[in-house]
Amino acid sequence: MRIVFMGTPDFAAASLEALLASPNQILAVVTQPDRPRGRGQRLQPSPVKMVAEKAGLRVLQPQSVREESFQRQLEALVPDLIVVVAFGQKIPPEILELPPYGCINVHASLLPRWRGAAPIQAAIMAGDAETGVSIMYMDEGWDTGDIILKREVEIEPAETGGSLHDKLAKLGAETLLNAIRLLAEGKATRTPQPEEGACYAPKLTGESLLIDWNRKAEAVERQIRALNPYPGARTYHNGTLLRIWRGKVVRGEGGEPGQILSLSKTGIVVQAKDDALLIEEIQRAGGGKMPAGAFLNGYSLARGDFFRRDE
RNA sequence: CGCGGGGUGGAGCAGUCAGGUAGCUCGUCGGGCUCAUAACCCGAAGGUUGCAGGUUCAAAUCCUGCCCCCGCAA
Repeated sequence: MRIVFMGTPDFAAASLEALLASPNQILAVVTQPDRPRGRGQRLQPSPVKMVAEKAGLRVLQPQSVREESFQRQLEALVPDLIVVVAFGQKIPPEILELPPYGCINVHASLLPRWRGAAPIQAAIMAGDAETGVSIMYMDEGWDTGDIILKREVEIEPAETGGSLHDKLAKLGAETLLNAIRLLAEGKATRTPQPEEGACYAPKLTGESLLIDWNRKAEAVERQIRALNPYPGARTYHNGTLLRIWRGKVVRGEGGEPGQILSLSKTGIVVQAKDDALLIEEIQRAGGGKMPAGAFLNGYSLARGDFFRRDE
């Protein structure tokens, strides 16, 4: 198949690499423009762009895929199929209708559950027992297209956002290749998504990163795992931002939510709504991640202090 | 030049503003106490204070340049 690939972050790069190793022909790669990002606001290419350039592929970086000039470039490539993975822009109908085999998408959840921007973290936070990837035909909605293939994976007790991301990126890439094979053979099926069970995973922004100690300890623990290794669950102690990387639920001792119950080499025990959380790995602004015991050697934290949602 | 924090014995930090050869918590090693211990007591080892240069009688502390790490933001 003659394919145009559209995608931006690491998750998409995994699919691109798989396609490169397949018999398909990649006509061009479309990715978001280099943006100032990271510390220092230096211009950075997207992970997909780096893979594409290494492979010597043609890279297109339109400001918006709605631009007419871009759409003409696409037409000129005459793709059989467009593959979109975590691209970051909505695809207009003109493009959806352009390739004879359509536009297909890799999404990191079992649709219709967790449509939207952060399905991987949402599945962990919600305590789902399993999640997976879905390959679908794109339509004009947000992750609402007809499904071609789905594959499931179990969410393990110690699963983090990072470990699940990696698993799903790999599984997504494999499943994508299978779907393309089916399409090429004319054997691909098309199953509309049921509306029942549909839900959205919102972008991970400020509020959703803050720990609410009024929630149950197990919910807090899942939030911490989901947000590890990026962007990290946060809390405040006397105005200092702390990021919590690892913890586990322990029996509560009846303190107030957010109150420090005890401090030891093992960790910091914080009361949540019902049970408490033993924080095992923590980081403060300016410092690196470290075991709670090491953190306590140099940071002044006392039993009875509070972790709060705000500065 | 987006904003900001930081690099001090093995780990985490204080000391830098008002220059005078380095301190705390932990770890390590030795000894003691104890039925025992991750507990407690006593003692010890271990540092060219990120790198280079400058000012000074004297610099972790002041000045200049460089390297590295991190938080916000995107």
